[in-house]
Amino acid sequence: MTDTPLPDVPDEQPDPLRSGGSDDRSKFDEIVAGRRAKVAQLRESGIEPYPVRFSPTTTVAALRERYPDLGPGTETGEQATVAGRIVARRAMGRLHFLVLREDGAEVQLFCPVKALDDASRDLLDLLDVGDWVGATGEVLATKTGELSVKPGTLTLLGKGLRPLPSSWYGLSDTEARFRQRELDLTVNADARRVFAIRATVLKALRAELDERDYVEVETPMLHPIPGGGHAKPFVTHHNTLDTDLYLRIAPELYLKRLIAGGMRRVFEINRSFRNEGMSTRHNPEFTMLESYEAYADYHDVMDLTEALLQRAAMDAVGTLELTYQGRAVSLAGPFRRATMLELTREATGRDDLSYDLPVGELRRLCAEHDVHTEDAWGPGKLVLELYDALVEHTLWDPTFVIDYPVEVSPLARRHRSEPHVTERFEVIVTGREFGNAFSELTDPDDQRERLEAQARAKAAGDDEAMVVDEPYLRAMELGLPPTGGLGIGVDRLVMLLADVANIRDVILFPTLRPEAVGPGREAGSGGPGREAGSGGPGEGG
RNA sequence: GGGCCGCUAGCUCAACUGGCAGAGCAUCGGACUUUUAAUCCGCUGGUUGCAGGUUCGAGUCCUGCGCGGCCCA
Repeated sequence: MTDTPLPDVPDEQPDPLRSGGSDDRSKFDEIVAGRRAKVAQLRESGIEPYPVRFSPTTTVAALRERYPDLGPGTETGEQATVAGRIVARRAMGRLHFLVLREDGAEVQLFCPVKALDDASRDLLDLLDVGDWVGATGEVLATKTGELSVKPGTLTLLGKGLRPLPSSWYGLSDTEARFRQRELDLTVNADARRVFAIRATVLKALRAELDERDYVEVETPMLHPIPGGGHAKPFVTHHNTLDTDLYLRIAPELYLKRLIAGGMRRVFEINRSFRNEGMSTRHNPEFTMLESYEAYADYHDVMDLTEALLQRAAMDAVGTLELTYQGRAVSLAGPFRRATMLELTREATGRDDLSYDLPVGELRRLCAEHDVHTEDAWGPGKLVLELYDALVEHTLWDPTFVIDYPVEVSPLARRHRSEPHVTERFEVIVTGREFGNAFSELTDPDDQRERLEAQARAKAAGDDEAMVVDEPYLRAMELGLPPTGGLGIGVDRLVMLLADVANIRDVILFPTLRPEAVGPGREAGSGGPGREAGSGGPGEGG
């Protein structure tokens, strides 16, 4: 019964997941084969390695909360059923200690073999680090004061076939952490910290907007016409409609159509996509919050932005006094407000800098600062480029940079008193753009002209420029109230609050080049014929 | 796209000027009834990212490629 001999381990075929040679096994293959053999043995003993359901009476975290302070040697006399993954195992003869981890919390199983029922005893011999188990027994503290469950029954909840990375050293290989986030989450405590902050940030943003009577909406991610931002889209194809669609670069135009439709305050938090370079600050898919509010202007939106950033910080990390990459940054308001022109004047030392300067002179100024220019660019674009190159990265503490040139802001309303600029702002923190917002353009004829200018720019080679979106213009012609709109990059906000430098650390599964998987050798130049089989049409029978 | 750096056992890392590819942990076997990275004894485990080249000899030098990181555009 309990000791079925271990004889013929069913000879395993080489692990199909690895490029195993036929004869010699790597250590990894050996471990997996051993685990598979255990699966077979478990089944022989009538233990299902992948059962359908389990009913813990508590989470590990809740158990720890309930017994924060059991003195050494305390026996509570109370029963609990817990579940989790085995992350460590220490066996002292007939006494085993298993460490169970569930959702970041850990509890020890204090496991004298003689306390277990027969089936559990069989199971204990076949358990490995990495397996999921449930345990039912008394809650106690060991002699050393470690909170433990002393199981009478162990239940296998899911047998692991692959070895876990060392729990002591963790998993530090960055590529493995991104590609196999499940491993990162299993062994690296910091990974959960970051994603817990992310979840709290999302919740806080929603709560703050909800309290302000914003309605959460979902607009299309498949767009017939890409718009709402200056970016290159991903293109995809719908088979039934036989038409190309674009993954959205921003939800903006649809959200404004909702304002035209009479929804007073709306917001959306979801993914947008930009088919551009990747970096520590850019992932091709990223999460954006956009909100629109009727009757509001960009001053109102600045207030909202400040409130949202502060709420996210308070809820997620409990303070407005942050440290980012070793440097203090305070979200305590009010944030500085300065025009783009003023800031660029400061940076260039040119008090006479204005949009009225001759283009040639602005171009010379750009050249002085090694700022690339193109012939088609007007004064607004040239000043923006100067600002981008000289100012933005220097704004460490939160700053509202306001009043962007008309020519680079096709969706923003013209400034109520300054002819060259729009009522637009970006909020910059730690030298990076966190948000972009404006008093929305509501005049349909002005909007049509601006989009036509964009379309001309696109025809002239700016492939990030927008195109004329007739359904959007039709909605504007229905009539829009004054509207304040906002977009906030949620990933960057999480980076700030979690104090991480790489956007891939705040996205569970960041975009990476696809893994080359497959058996056999590389298809390098030296290996002719090896890889030809899959594609060669002439090879049949 | 460019520059720099990295890729060695399942994990974390060594390997001098080119000279037998190693350690710790994990795995596997054994001892052990209050451990905490348990301890002790023993055994395993390698296409050094891939393909070429130079050399008597390459983890190390050269070329190309792949993947990743950092910086820059």
